Amino acid sequence: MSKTTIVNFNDLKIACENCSLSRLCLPMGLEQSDIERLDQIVSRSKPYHRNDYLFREGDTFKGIYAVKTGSIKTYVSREDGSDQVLGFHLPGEIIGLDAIEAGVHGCTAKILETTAVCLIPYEKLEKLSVEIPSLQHQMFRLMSREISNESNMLILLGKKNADERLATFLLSLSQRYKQRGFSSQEFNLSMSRNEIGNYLGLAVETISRLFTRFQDEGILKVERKHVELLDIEALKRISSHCSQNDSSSKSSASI
Amino acid sequence: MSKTTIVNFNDLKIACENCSLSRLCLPMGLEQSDIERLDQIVSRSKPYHRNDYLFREGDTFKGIYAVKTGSIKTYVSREDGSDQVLGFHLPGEIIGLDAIEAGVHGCTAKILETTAVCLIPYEKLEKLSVEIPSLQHQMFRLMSREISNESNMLILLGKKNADERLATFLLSLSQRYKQRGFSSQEFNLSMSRNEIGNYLGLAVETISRLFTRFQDEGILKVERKHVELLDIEALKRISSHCSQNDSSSKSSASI
DNA sequence: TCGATTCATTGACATGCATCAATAAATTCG
DNA sequence: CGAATTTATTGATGCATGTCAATGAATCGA
Repeated sequence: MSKTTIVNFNDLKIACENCSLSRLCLPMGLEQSDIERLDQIVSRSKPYHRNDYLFREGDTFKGIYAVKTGSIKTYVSREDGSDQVLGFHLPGEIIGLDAIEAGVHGCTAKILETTAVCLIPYEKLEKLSVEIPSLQHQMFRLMSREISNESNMLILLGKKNADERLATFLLSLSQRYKQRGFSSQEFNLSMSRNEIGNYLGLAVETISRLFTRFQDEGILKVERKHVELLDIEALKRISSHCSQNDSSSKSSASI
Repeated sequence: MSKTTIVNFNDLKIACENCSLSRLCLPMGLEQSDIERLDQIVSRSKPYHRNDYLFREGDTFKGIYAVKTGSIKTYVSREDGSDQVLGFHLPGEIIGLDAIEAGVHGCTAKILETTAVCLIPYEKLEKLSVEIPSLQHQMFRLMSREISNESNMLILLGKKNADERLATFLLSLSQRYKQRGFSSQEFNLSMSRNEIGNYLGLAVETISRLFTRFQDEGILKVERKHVELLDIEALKRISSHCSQNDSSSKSSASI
């Protein structure tokens, strides 16, 4: 039943100082000796599997999680039973920072594909941050980044049309995979069309149609979960709604 | 020309420990002695006036600001020249936390009405946070709250219709005014219809029509900038799109 | 104080995307 | 393996909200 193998069990044991993600993750910018101290409060999880919950809305907040491998979606449930996807989280990304104030999680974190995480218990982290100023500094930076990222989502949801939203989303994934040493041109979507649509404030059908159209236009190739971005420049143009003209054709507005 | 009077000049000089906003603001939960230390790094501004900039996108980040009186909007400019309003900030609220990581402001803060702020220089604040664990704690809480508030905006922009958006917005103002000791039923909007629409991802005309309709339905009274909420329960029902029926009438959908 | 500008309101009309529906393809599970 | 379920695709249609336009009200600036 267990999918644990010797290989990924070894992965899980890696200390922060040896972790390939340390450059993106909480230890970013810390000195070796400080990383070692941080490492001692971190606990590494056994793998979670698709549809497991890392935590659920209302759960007591124990600490923040760093994604090690795999991917996770966070979402909030609404009174009427519908959900709003808040984000998709890749290796090196931290989740749970929103729960510090309330002491309980305000969203649910659900596993999209087999995933390992590190738990950094919050009380210990806070104590350590007093002792290690550069850790406090790093926490402030991390939280600040999360806050400043918000404006991109507000622009996306407040101003962008469907084409721009999907293009922006794909470019974000592409760029994040690149940072993590994966291909920026080709990757697998660990989330469904439904989840993408939910996240982007669009209907599933719209996502589906857009994938089809982008493919017809030669911007990408999509086969189920697998996406290949054929024309990243075009996607960039679309995402910031510069006139999406390729050198060749006038935009649809001119007809 | 200057609107400064003896009264508000005195207001400006108030130390954190005597400030009526300390309960909402950065000093929240700090001990007297710690507040005094915080107080020593805070600098109080002279009043800013409508359309002044507190800071602009790209400005070097000096520190975070606490609104003391008045109100401020923050927004980002897009490549095509349009703006996205990120928020409206009332007394006791902190702005600038998003700039910690980048070291430059990623948004512009523009004064909506005569406003005084406190500047908390960031380097000093960070140093002090190492010395005063409860200040560090408070900073983490503050940033966490900002992060968790994001989900409300994502729900609003991702899932809510125009009625729900405006109702949610008015209730948010109402509740924030209440916390600050003002009436929750009656207040002045310091922002234009345009700015409300921009913030909520709606056209000005839609905002205007909604105000008219809400007024016709007896939910509120609006006269230019002045708003009186006559039926807060109805607004709550609308904002979470429970069937918006008052006991009396069927919703418009039933005709 | 008056003209210019900005802001708000209202109506007519257009459209982007949601919704509904049908089907197909993939995945799950007994 | 085959039935049941979930997920994805595609088409037809409708509606909420945007856009355009006209007017009036308020505010600003000289």
